[in-house]
Amino acid sequence: MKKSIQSTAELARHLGLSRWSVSRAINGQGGVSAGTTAQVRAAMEEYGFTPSPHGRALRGHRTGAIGICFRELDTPITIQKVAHIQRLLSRRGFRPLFEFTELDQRMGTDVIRHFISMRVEGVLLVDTPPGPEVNEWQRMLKQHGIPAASVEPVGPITQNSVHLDREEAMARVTAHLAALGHRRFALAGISPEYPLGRVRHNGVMRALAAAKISTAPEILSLPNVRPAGLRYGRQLAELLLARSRQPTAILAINDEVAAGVLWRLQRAGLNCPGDFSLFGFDNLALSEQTTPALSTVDHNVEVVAAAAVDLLGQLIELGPNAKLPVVKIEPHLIVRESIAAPPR
Amino acid sequence: MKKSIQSTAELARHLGLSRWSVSRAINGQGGVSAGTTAQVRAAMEEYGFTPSPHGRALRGHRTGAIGICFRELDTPITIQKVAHIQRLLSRRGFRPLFEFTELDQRMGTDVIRHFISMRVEGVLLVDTPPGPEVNEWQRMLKQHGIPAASVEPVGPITQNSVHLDREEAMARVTAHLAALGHRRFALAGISPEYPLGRVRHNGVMRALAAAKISTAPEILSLPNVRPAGLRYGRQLAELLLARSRQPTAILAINDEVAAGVLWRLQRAGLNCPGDFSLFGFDNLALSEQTTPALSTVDHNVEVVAAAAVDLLGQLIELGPNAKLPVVKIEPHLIVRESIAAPPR
DNA sequence: CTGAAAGCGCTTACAG
DNA sequence: CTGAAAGCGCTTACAG
Repeated sequence: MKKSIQSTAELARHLGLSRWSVSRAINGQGGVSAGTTAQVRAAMEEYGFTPSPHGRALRGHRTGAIGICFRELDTPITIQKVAHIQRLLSRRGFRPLFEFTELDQRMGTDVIRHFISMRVEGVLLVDTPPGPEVNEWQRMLKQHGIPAASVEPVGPITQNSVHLDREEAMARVTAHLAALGHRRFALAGISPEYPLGRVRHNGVMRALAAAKISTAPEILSLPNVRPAGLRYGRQLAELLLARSRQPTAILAINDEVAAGVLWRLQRAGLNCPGDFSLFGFDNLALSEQTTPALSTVDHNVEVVAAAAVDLLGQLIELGPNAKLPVVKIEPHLIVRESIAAPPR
Repeated sequence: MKKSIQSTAELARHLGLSRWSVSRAINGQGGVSAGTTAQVRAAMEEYGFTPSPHGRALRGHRTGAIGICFRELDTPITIQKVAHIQRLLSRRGFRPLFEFTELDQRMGTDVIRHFISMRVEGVLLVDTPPGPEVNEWQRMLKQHGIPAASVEPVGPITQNSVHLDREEAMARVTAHLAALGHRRFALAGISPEYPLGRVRHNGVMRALAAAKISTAPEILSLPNVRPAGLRYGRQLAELLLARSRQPTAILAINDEVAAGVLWRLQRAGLNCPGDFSLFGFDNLALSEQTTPALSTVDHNVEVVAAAAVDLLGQLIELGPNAKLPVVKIEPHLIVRESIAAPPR
């Protein structure tokens, strides 16, 4: 079995070089002959040797680590973000250091401290919470010279941030349906009381105004129930069935709720899209698998992730005091079978 | 603004102590007065100071890091595992270092190298791949004195491993239905051709033999299609509808496939559980939200995660050469509305 | 281009 | 109980 190599010193001894030449070859900073560099690189590959991140970090060299802080890993979209960010960072030679705060403010502060002590080169706050703790985190990071970017912040963040343009998404959905002739809209679970709901509601109102539709959309929601899941959709559909006059276009907070609405209304004998048109949100696998297939809004997660990694890259170059404008990502409408002109 | 403290030396200066006393107080190894220890602890809390992991690691002290290697983050179950493992490890004072291999063998080897260079104290291989690369990973880790445990390995692993007892789960499901009088079974997407499918198939066969049922279960599957999703379930249901004689009990590979089967058969006018009984697997949120609510098998993820963290803890104490027996976790049957006696 | 020193933050010996 | 040295693996100055 091949002897394993554990340090630059061992590698140098093995190659008959000085430790310093080896270090220079690894870091490619010049001051060493091309032949030596090639020899060192080859040996690293052969023995699977990577210089100790601890040694490098201590000496003040860049650690190559990026702290990624998530609130929760509870939606497929967040998970897709993780996957893309991981891939994009490693392509740039960074190592992601994932941590989860589980909505706990104190855990969040611990996570930031850990990032600082690990000397990460930058931090990505994904699904950044809306509360004031974020300001404290940013202050801590800035004090240590570590740049941070927000991805999909829930609260209002005015710089160094990337998010899907939800307002635009809803405006487009609404405009699409208005152009088909729809005049009576219902919002299933999209309530202006939640921060992200407000943004989406604004988009609907903007498009209705532009289409000169004065009938306000009907807002369906249940107090004190988390607006998620098939069952929630079914419950909202029941609210709708109790109405004397039905809306012809239903915009759901997400695909699962949309599927629940669909299921319940179909059971009541209504036809989609004959009697009503339906839009989901998120473009989950589920949306493609209902009958009729759901129209929905894709998050463009790949683009969001790329923009976030890009933004952080710029901040790392510019330093922790840089302030870059908010990046809004274009939503992508997916029109499937659940959409048609309203019934006459 | 309070001055921030960055090293044990600064902390010592600030408290008028020697750096060494501070280090001893932090590590609680004795050789320092209780008063000094308390004073140091209080100051750490006040300034939010944590000693540099890089410094500790370099000096040979334990790093407190545990490498967690995942294949993919594609199922809710895997994600629940991540969450529980993270919580349990931090409760023990460890820091999880998450990495994803994305089914790529070379990426996997890189991940293991990274763990080694980070001097993790142990490694958890979650959803361990079935291929030979795992042996290589284990060899690399052992060579560096790092213990590793497998969680839910897909291939056969005979030691230091924790997994749900899938065979037992299917045996219980089958026995439950047999006791209700069912004699004709169908397996939706559970095929003995896949490693985990074989294990589950064995469980069914064992229970059928015990119930003296000689009619072999009908295996529904589609070649070259990944057995997942509502649509797959609907397609399997169509195979079933084409049969002249229908089974009365359907066991699905997971809840999504079960929901697809349910949807399609209901559409064809069949009644669940009047005409057929249906079992899912995974206990996803979805299973509770169909009508009728699906019976299913819960993974006991919390217990799996606890057993895994426990096993790794033991291995860390015993050293990397220890061999502990495989831990099988009891499945938990969730019986809901989709189960009844077969039609007469 | 190459060699040797200094020092990052820490802990583990070893003296007192 | 406390002090001071040595050294983990590395890179960045500084000499040659």
